[in-house]
Amino acid sequence: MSDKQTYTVNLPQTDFPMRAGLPQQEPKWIKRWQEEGIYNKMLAKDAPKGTFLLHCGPPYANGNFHVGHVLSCSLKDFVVRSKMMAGYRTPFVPGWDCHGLPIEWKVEQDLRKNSSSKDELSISQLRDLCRKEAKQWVGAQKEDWRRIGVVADLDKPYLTMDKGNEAGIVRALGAMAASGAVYRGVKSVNWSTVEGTALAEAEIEYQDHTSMAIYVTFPVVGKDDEYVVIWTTTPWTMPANRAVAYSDEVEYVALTIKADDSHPPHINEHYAGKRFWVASDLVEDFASTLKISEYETTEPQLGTNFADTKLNHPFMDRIVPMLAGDHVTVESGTGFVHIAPAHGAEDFELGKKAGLDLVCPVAGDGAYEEFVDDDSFADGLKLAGLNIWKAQDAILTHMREKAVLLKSYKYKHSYPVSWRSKAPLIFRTTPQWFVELDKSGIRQKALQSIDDIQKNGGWIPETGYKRIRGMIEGRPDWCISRQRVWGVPITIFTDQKTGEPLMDKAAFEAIASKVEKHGIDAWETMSTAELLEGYSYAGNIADLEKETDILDVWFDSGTTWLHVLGLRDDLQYSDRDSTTPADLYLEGSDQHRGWFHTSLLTGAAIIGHAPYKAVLTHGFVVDGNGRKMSKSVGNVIAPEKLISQYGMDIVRLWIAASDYREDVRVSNDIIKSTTDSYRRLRNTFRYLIGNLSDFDQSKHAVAYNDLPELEKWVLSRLQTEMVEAQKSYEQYQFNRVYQGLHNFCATELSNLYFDIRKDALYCDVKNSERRRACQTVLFALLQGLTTHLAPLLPFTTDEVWHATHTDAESIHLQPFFAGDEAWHVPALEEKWQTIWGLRHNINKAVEPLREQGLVKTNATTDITAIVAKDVYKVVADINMLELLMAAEFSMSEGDSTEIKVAVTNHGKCPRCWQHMADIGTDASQPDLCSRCADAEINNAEVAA
RNA sequence: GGGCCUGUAGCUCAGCUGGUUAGAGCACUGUGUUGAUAACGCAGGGGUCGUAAGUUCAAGUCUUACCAGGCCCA
Repeated sequence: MSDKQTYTVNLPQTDFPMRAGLPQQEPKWIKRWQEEGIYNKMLAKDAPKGTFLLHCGPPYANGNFHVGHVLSCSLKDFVVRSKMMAGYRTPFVPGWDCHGLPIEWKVEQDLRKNSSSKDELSISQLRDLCRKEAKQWVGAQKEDWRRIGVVADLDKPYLTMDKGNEAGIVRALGAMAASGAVYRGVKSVNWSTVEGTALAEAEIEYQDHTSMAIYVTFPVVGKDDEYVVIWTTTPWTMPANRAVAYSDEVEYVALTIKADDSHPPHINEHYAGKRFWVASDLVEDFASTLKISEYETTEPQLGTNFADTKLNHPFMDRIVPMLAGDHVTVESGTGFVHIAPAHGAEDFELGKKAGLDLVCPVAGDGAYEEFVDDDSFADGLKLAGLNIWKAQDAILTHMREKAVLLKSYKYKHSYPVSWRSKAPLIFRTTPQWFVELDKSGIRQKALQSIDDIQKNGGWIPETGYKRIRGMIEGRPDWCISRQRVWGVPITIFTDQKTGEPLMDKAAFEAIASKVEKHGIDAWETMSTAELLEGYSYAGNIADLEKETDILDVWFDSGTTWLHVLGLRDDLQYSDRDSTTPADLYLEGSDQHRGWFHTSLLTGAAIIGHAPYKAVLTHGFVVDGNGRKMSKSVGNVIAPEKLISQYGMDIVRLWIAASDYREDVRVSNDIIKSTTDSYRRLRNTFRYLIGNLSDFDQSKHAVAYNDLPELEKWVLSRLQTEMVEAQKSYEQYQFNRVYQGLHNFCATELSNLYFDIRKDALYCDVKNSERRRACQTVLFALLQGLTTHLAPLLPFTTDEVWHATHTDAESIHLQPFFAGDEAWHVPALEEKWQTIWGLRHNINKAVEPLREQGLVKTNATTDITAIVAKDVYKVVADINMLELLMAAEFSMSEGDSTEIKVAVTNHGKCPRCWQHMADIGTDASQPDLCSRCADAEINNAEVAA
């Protein structure tokens, strides 16, 4: 049997487990917070600094949670919790984006699987299915949010498909319309023939695609056997050709092909002896692609010479002009560009300027319109009703037969596809509703707002400023039309007599009040008169026709500042500056093009500036090698796996430790090392809790002035770290909070203070001043560390808090522990730097004896030091023996530092394990050193 | 292809307006403890700052090019 039990040492006592068991324990805390109503309690608290409103962007209600969501969500929680603890009221309402193509598409896919079709359903039936689909995902994602431990109004999130929000979206549209910015125009838009709708830029992806590239000859009007050659990768656009563009700055040559055996037969047969115009710089490329070697060229001439040239369409009954085009280059092709205004943005602009026919010969489903055949030669080429992709072969064959096709070949390039169906997109000019940006002043106001935010340092990180500014500067008008079902209708009536759209704000209000009651279906189910009830239309109401397009979903989310922040009663606070709806938007940096962007446009249009004061962005989660995660590469890390394996606090600590402004790496190794760091923090807490088991702050605390200098040093360091941590929270630099506090725990507390004070804590008389002084500091450390880590580690810190504050409110309702400004003494910290430096040098001097096996620790060493003057000055009054935990220590002043170490002759006190000179001083305790003898007697008296 | 951004020890991060031998923590190695024990102490090894040029008395810190990666756009 050992001697341990026979001494009255004060060993740490705690049930706080070393191993956290986070995956099992965390759900219990979540439940507890829910039951306690932490979120509402938080809102009810005094908020000396007023309200801080982080407006949560709505994730799309479709698909599973991924690590990116966890990153975003955790960062938001860091902000909310740290702002709350800093003294703000922090309402935080999450929301979901519910309308839109992805959900509608999913529903259609499901219908198809059940071999039914959307055509069999009414609009409202289809919407009901969409609603159900969205609701299901909202439910699932809500639970994911909860598991992360966010403090948020998860019981009442906002959904863009709630009637109130739908009405709010209608009102937002009304406000935009009233400002004159909404117009109906014809424009070339990215169109999906599969989904039958125009797509937003955000809905487009690029993929490798193999097209047919063709060289087509256009006969020059009035010249025999002279042709202009174009190159295109979209043969199906040939029927829409209305012009050929050249560049004023490019030089062209006419190339005459000679018959030659080395040439492909069709060249010799159909094209030899004819003259073909191509750009000088592209002649070689042209010849080699056509596999012709024998040809001659004329002197080059500038494109300007083609100004008045007219061409015959290669196979349609149509004469087309040649036009100068700025976008014509000699990078590829022939230096001439085939212009189909119906199928290209630049073509459209050029065609519009030249007064060409802009009508689109392709219907929404990708079939050629009836009128296409009007212009056809009817040489057997019938296109009407044919799908453009399927018609390509027929067009190629036709051109080959007419000898206007020099060459066709497969061409692989990057091509836009729909993000949902992955089907290739086409450009199509069609009537759409737009938000006009320039005459309306929206762009200018948005740019002004961007600059104003920049002046206040509101773009975090600062690079966001350049990024969004460039985007707003360069973007075209906003196409808000979608030819779909699942979304808020564009509630605009057009008077059939006058052709005038009804843009009166009061009309929108009348409609919105119906939508508020009945939802968006009201637009279809109610009559015009019913919808406009309460509004008096100046014209004849019978002439009004309903728009059938719906709004781009980005309009829904881009106006949440209005229909969420503006309309929810529980988000109205008188202590906020009401001119700007939100203090902060926080999302991934991709949202510069998305939510930040559209919110800015609607804000500029409706209130004249951005709806946020600051925008915080984070990078993307990539794998351990910095590569993006993708299913095909197989490097995707599922959050639920991390959470169930390591626990959410580990995941949160990983995020806290990362510099989220850049891409954030994650891998098993990274999470494992996070676990190690977590352990250091957890054991620091465990040490604190264990050694405070007999400490009652109200009874035992020692006044600051009575504390030993070592304790004062720790308090100063703590104060410094707390101030730093709060500063870092203010700047949203969570990794600095983590680094600072973790470092503090590891180096100054664990390595130094805890190790040194173990002796006093365990072996001093229980109620001795030195021991109570230490506990006073430990208690301050506990308060400081838990509160300052609470935003990052809500589960662990609450566990600690409950282990030590049985009757107090949750830590999540506490302010940051303030400590005392007077604790912060820079001179003291500087002084102790020197002391610790000397200690380190002495330890190094002990090392050779340890290597020789003469001593194991400092406990068996007698140390004699000659200390250099400047250092001696500082350490003269310090009890170095205590700090070194050695047997004997003496020092004297010298010119340079010199340390001598000897093995001590003192015996070992079996109670405190120190080697002491005064063992047996107390005759009643012959084995013990005098301190321990005293402690044994005193502790026994107290116990009795 | 264009715009914005990133690249410091095995990992996560510091390195202010360019200025002595580039700093932490974790991990690692050696070692000690067994009264923080699947914890803790002590000591130590390890980067020339993505690569290459350039500006400068002086560059991780400025310029250019290239390489790798990310976001956005075409």
